[in-house]
This record gives sequence, structure tokens and C-alpha cells, in this order.
Amino acid sequence: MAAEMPTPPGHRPRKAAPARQPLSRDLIVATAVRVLDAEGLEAVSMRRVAQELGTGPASLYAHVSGKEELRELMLDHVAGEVRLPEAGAADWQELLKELAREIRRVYTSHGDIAKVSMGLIPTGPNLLAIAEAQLALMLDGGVPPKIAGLAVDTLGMFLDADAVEDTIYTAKRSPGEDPWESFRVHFEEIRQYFRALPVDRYPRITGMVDELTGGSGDDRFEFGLDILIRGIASYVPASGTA
Amino acid sequence: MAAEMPTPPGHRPRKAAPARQPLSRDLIVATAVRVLDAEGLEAVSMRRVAQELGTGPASLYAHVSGKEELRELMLDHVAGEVRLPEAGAADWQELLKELAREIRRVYTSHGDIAKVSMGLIPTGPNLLAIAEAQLALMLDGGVPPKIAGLAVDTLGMFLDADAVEDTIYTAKRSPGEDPWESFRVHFEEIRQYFRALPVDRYPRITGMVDELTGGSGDDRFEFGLDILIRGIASYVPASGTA
DNA sequence: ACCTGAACACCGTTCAAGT
DNA sequence: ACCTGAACACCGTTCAAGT
Repeated sequence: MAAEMPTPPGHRPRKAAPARQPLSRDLIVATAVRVLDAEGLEAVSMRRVAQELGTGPASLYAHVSGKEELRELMLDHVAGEVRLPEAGAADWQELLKELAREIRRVYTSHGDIAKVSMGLIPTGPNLLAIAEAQLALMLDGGVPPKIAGLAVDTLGMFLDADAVEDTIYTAKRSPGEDPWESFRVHFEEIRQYFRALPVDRYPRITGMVDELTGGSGDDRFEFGLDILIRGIASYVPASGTA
Repeated sequence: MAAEMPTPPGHRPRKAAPARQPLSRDLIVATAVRVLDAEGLEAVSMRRVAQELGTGPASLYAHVSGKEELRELMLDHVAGEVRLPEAGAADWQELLKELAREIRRVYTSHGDIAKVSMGLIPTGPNLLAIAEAQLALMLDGGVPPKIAGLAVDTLGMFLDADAVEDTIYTAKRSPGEDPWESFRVHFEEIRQYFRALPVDRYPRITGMVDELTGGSGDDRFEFGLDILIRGIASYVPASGTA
């Protein structure tokens, strides 16, 4: 309409509060994690994060190469919450288990984030620090380097899979429902379904519904963790006295 | 435009070849798996599958409740390719390993399908048949029922995580490239990155780049599988003679 | 009962234009 | 250098209408 005018002296144009804080990688990642915590990984879209920051989706591309990179940055951001063990504080096997439990705690407290980790070579500083700590514990415990290398991978796979498994129990809640109650109902449905299966085709499954559905997530985690750590420890060469 | 007319006798309306075959659940699922094999799980959208069938996305909803159900049906469809072991053909531990390798073979031959399995309670007939076979091997081998129940879960987690991990190595190919060569290049980049990390912060990682990146996917799989099966076997009570 | 077109409310990413 | 609006080429799902 009107031709362009110079801004009058003393007037700063500041058109209707653009973004409260200037955009930055960190701010974008922190905002994305907030959305993740509140509504899960599915809800974290470029558009949603931009909206939360009071801007449009195109603005994010100046700080982040795309959605994939944003997801990886979110994962590493969250990995920064993991408290690493002080070496020598206890038996290496117990410390490695403690670290695994700590990772589980952090992952499961951030929705679906473990899905991002699944099949990703860790490159962020915090993820690398965790791998470094795991390697330190194993190498100091006498695990051969090659085994320790494989074990970091296998342990990571286990932790990712467990965290993803965990979220299906907690995340199936529709918002506004009692999450415990809807979980119990959903679980009871599964048990009924298993019991209703044809016995001749699935004799073991129908015969052990309680064993198959009884174990809590913690039981499953501790069972797998124990097996893994014992397996790793079995590669430690017998010490001097043998 | 023109008012409605009755169809003249002898004239079948058959307007321009609607769908070559009549729509059905099976046809939809088989088509979806074809898209999965050719272009990966991401490419399997309701619209894409409908297009492949010469119809619109809304037509699928008469046979399938939505995308989530379609994905689960795809997984079970694929699980039908797994050849189950004949009990008694060999040592239960070796048979269980063979079954795991067979599942791995089938999963990795169907793109990203393992992502669907991740954190899903198996309910389809083929998935249940696999669980039944695993339980049969373990129970016949003397594994206590409660342990066998946990082990089915843990084994499933391992297989899912491994298959997802595998696809990142094979699926990062841009179409039209030599997949082997682009894989080698990508992998060499990772090694360079690890070597370039600050040695004081990551002494173990930088000191064992070869051990961390050397192992092939098969090494990792066999390592994890061996540990798991040995761990499960350790719960078999000592037999009579002890 | 099955199928359809059109619409609704979303996506990720690009790009020319602005400051 | 950073930010933006608008556009492009997609999504899943619903619903009234058709046969």
C-alpha cells in the first residue's frame, strides 16, 4: 500500500514481539524436548516446535539441518542427564548395572526418545561420554578390548529396546484418563485374548498366560541385564592365581 | 448435468476398470509389503498403498482400521516366512539359535519391518507361532516356565534391535548408488570422526576405534545371541546325576 | 456392504525476498 | 547472517454420498 518510509528517529520498529528469545540451536532443542516430554516424539514436528517458539517452520533451518538432526540433538541433550559412575566406587559389574539402570531411568522419563537411539551410531558428546564410561568400567575390569567393543553395542541395543518396550505400557494412555487404570484394562484384555487362543495350536502360550504376562517391566529388565553382564564377565581371563 | 438414467438392458456400467482385483485385507497387506520391500517402511502410507491398488486412500478403511493395524498385519504377514524348527532335531540351544538366525534373515530381508515389532505385544497368528516354538524349545530343554516367559521377551527385544541396527547399514543407500561403496564411504567417515575426537575426554574410544568399528553386524549378532542363550541355559536345573 | 471424492487438519522442506 | 511468507508435494482420517 504505502511506499516504504524510513523509521522515524527514536522509534525502534520492533514489530509485535517477534520471538521472546533469539533463536538458537540450544533453544530449539530444549523446546523440542519440552514437547517430547509433554506429548511424545510423534508430536515433535518442525512446525510444532516453531509454533512453540512463536515463529514459522522455515526459521529453524538456519540452526538445524532438518528433522533428523533435531531428533539426534534431542537425544544427546537428554543423554546429558545421565549421571556417570565414579570409577573404583564398587565392583565393575555392579557399576555397569547401575549405569544401565540410570540410563533406563533417564530414557523412560523422556517419552519415546529411545526410538531415536535405535540403530544410530552415537556421535554427540553426551552419548559418547556414556560409551566412554562403559568402556572404562569394562576395560578396568579386565574385559578384552574386542569384547568390550561388542558389548557396548549389545548393551545399547538392550537399553534402547527396553525403553521402547516400556513406553508402550505408559504411553497408551489417552490424555485425561487415569493412566494406571487404563493400563490395567488394556493388560487384562491381552490376557483374555491369550487365554482364548486355540489350545491345540498354541499349547504352551495358552498354558502359561500368567508367566508370560505376569512379569513387570522391571523383572524383564533385571533379567536381561543380569544375563548380559554375566555373559560379558565370562570373557574376563582367569586372574593370576588360577 | 443430465438427469439420472436407468442403465439400458444388456449394458453393464463397468466404468473404466476400477481395481484389477477386488479389494481385500490380504491384497492390501501384500501390496503394502511390496512397497516396504522396494522403498522401506517410511514409504508405506495409506495413500501410497491405495495408489498402487488404483484406488483412493479412503477405500482401505473398509478393510483395515488404520495405518497402525496395517503395519501390524504387515509384520505378521512377513513373520509367516519364518521356518520353524522341528523339535528334537538337535540340541535345544542350537535350535533356538538357528531359529533366531532365521528370524534375523527374514526381518532384514524386509526393510525396516522390525521397527513395527519394537514394543508390540505379538497377537498375530504367525508371531504367536514363533513364540510358541521358542517356548517349546526352552521348556523341553528344562528351562523353568517363568524364565522361559521372560526369555521370549528378551530374545524378541534383541532380535528387533538387531534388525533395526542392521538396516541403517544397508538402507542409507541413495537409490541408484552402489550400496556397498556408499556404505564403505559412510563407515570410513565415522572412523575418521572417532579418531578426531579429543583424546583426553574420550581416551578409550579414541584408543580403540578399530575394535569399536571393526566388528561386522554378524559378529555383533552372534556375540549377543551366544550370551543370551548361555544366560538362559544357566537357569536349567542340574540334571539327575548331580 | 463396499467403495468413492472431497475435505479437514496436518506434515518436511525449499526458495525468493526481506532486514 | 538470520529470518520470513508462501508454496510444493505430501500425510492420516472422516464423512456424506453413491452403488
